[in-house]
Amino acid sequence: MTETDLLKSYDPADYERPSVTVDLVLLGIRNGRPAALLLKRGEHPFADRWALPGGFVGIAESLDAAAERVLHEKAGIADAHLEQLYTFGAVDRDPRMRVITVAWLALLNEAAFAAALAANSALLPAAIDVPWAGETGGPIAALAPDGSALDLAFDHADILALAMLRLRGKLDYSDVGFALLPDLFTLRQLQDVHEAILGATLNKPAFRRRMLDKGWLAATGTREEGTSFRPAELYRFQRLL
Amino acid sequence: MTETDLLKSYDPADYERPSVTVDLVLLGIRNGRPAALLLKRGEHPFADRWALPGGFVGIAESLDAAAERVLHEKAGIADAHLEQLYTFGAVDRDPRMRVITVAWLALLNEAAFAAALAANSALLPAAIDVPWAGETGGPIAALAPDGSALDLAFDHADILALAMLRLRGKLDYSDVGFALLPDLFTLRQLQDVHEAILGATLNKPAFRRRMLDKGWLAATGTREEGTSFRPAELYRFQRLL
DNA sequence: TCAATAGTGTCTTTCAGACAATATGAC
DNA sequence: GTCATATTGTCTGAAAGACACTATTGA
Repeated sequence: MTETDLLKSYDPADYERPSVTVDLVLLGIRNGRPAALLLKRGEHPFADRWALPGGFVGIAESLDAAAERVLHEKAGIADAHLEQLYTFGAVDRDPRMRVITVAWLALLNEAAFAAALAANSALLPAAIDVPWAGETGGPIAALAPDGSALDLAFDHADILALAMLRLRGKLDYSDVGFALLPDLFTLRQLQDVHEAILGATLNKPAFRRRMLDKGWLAATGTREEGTSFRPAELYRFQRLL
Repeated sequence: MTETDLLKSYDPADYERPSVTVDLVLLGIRNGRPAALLLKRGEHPFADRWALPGGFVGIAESLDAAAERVLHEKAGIADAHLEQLYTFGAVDRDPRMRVITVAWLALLNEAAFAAALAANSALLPAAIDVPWAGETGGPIAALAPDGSALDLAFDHADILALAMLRLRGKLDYSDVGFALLPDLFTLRQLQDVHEAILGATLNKPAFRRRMLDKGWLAATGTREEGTSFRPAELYRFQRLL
């Protein structure tokens, strides 16, 4: 069979097409732990189960635009660090019909996380318990406010687990950590974010050295306020030239 | 608007659905350089331009299965290291209609690369020129046998560039490098693969130490044959317990 | 024996972890 | 001055780069 024949034999009009959605892991740090925003499903399938916010991709809408739209519609947030995670396409992941979903990681700082909760009261902030150390990978648990584990809809537990794995893996060599912080922050806050994501305590002098050596931090000369002890210097994230 | 209303308003039957394809970066090492297998398009759009082998995802076929099917149909290979890369969904990436493609990286060792070329004479082995150092990222060039740069169809140049970036990034901390080697190999061959992917020469003692310390290598006690000098020991890849 | 590459020893440098000393703002 | 934390200094150990040395095989 020649290549031309092959292409001809794949006339897309002959094919039934899957639906395509985007699902967002809206992640922030809350009480020193990673937390994700979930929505309760009202309908079959998985009625009354918690799920990642998502939506169908429009026929004239790029994947990025769909992710941004969902971010805005479900969380009322105009922009956040958005990063494509993985595409899930098991045939039976949705019992109604064939749905392929492109999963995204959205990183929210504390203010954005709170704003989302305020904008949509249906959102539940679920603490994420990551039982594995390092980058082993494996299942995670999403915890309700009362501490009980939530049984997520669809394959959303897998998506959440992958999000945590990806975030841990990228934290040290990329600048994603700053997406979880406000514009001005102290080195202690930066370290707290890293420790929450990694689920481990870090050595303070080494952390400072490493961060400062990366050239990502611009000292502002101003200091935090409202502490009853020596205030720390405020830094700003600056992308490398 | 409640969540129930939201879900109701997204009845998928109301939506026109995109086509979904998989595209494969069939990558191997050839003449000490990375090389990818391409197919010439026969039809509009991008007629006569070179493209990554791909195909539509069946309505009852998982994404993984579709990638494996394309690997088999286009390259005659039963199995290879297959890894999802990224999903490309720009609205106008295919001028005919809306097509979202899930890009995959398929790593072929020398024998599999040759077998693919033998199985499908339409395949062109294009050398990949990576002009950037380290993990900067950026555009790459696919070179025809005569050394001229190929102007790839669709956004396939972007896919290829992402594949090289991903491979470079994973090479040192994961075991992907072994997918490019035969079952038995010498440390020199392993280093050659790493150097080809990284586009840099590596320090021999340090490389050996690092690789042996990872615990991935099992010495076989046998040695390569046919050299006119001291033959090197053959190793086998063994996954960590 | 020679040629050519395999494989090793060791010095140096770099960088993270550990630990402790010093600095400083609020009170 | 005291408290509590910020910030810095320094020692130590692990690992990479550099370079040269020794080992081994075929011819």
